[in-house]
Amino acid sequence: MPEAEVDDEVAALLRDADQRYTTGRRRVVSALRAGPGPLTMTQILSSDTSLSQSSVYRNLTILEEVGAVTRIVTGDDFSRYELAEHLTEHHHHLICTTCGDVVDFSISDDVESVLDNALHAAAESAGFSISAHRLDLLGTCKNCGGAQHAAN
Amino acid sequence: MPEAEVDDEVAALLRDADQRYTTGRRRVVSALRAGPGPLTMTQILSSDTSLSQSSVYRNLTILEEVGAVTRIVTGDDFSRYELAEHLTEHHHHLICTTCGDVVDFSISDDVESVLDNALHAAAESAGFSISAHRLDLLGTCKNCGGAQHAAN
DNA sequence: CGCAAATTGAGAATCGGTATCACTATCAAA
DNA sequence: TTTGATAGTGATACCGATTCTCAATTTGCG
Repeated sequence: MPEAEVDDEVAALLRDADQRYTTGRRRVVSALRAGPGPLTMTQILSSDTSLSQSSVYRNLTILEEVGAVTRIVTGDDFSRYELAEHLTEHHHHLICTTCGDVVDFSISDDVESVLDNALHAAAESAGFSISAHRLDLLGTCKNCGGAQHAAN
Repeated sequence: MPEAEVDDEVAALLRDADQRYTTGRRRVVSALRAGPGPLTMTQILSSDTSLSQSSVYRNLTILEEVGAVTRIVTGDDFSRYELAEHLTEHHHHLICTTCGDVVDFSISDDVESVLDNALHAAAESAGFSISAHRLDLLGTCKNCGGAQHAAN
């Protein structure tokens, strides 16, 4: 989705919640858009030094409440944030258990739909009402243990 | 897997790491076995009041290093712990975004294997070496929002 | 302009989780 | 069994990511 369109979407979401789309919030959204995957607080702050920590935390919380941002918790010590799925595309995460880094990936629509059916059936029988699914791969990324992967 | 067998397995894992299978550790394993899904520290402590917090944290860490326990981070404020997959069965998690509770579920082997293939392919092309996958459903559990699910 | 409400940012407070350390339990050799 | 080396325990101090506080600043609107 082109940047202008994302901006409009986010602006609309904020407006609906009586929130302003301030410069600080624009910068956060822009940082998230630029990343190859969800970003940590540290990554966001160092990608744009004009941002202050407490405001970024606060704004991420608001952006999440409004539905523009999703918070990801992977298991290492930091939360990560990415633009909500309707502002990007459906995707999943490769999580490196060595360095903690997370990058996006996706699988074919066919598999995705087979999976979706199975998940809905499972949820149904547990009386559970699904709002989303989350599929992560845990392992070692190219940088951390990729040496043995000769052909690349 | 019957309790005795789990016990033997855990004992072996600990032994291989030059660790003892003490009473405290047995109690933790037993608590995890009893739960309907991964348990929080609070749940473990209140399921067996003879346990002390710091020891349970320490023992969970050791049991995890040894490969007997898996730590789950869902997004609310607490970690959860469950027996490692080879001591139970391959399963996934229904995570209630309202109360934070987590229960196990599983999908058919067919779907599981379609998924596995897709995941391996995706990982391959990213130079990523998979050690596990994690599939969670986010939504509302029976207790929290299940009222509208009449037929149950 | 000038007010009222929203936002900001620096620092304090919070709170899971981890490290410390003196004490206790366990195992193996004699 | 006793002994001593080593591992485990538990109360408590500590740490660090995130949240809260509040005075100062910015924004929307007449």
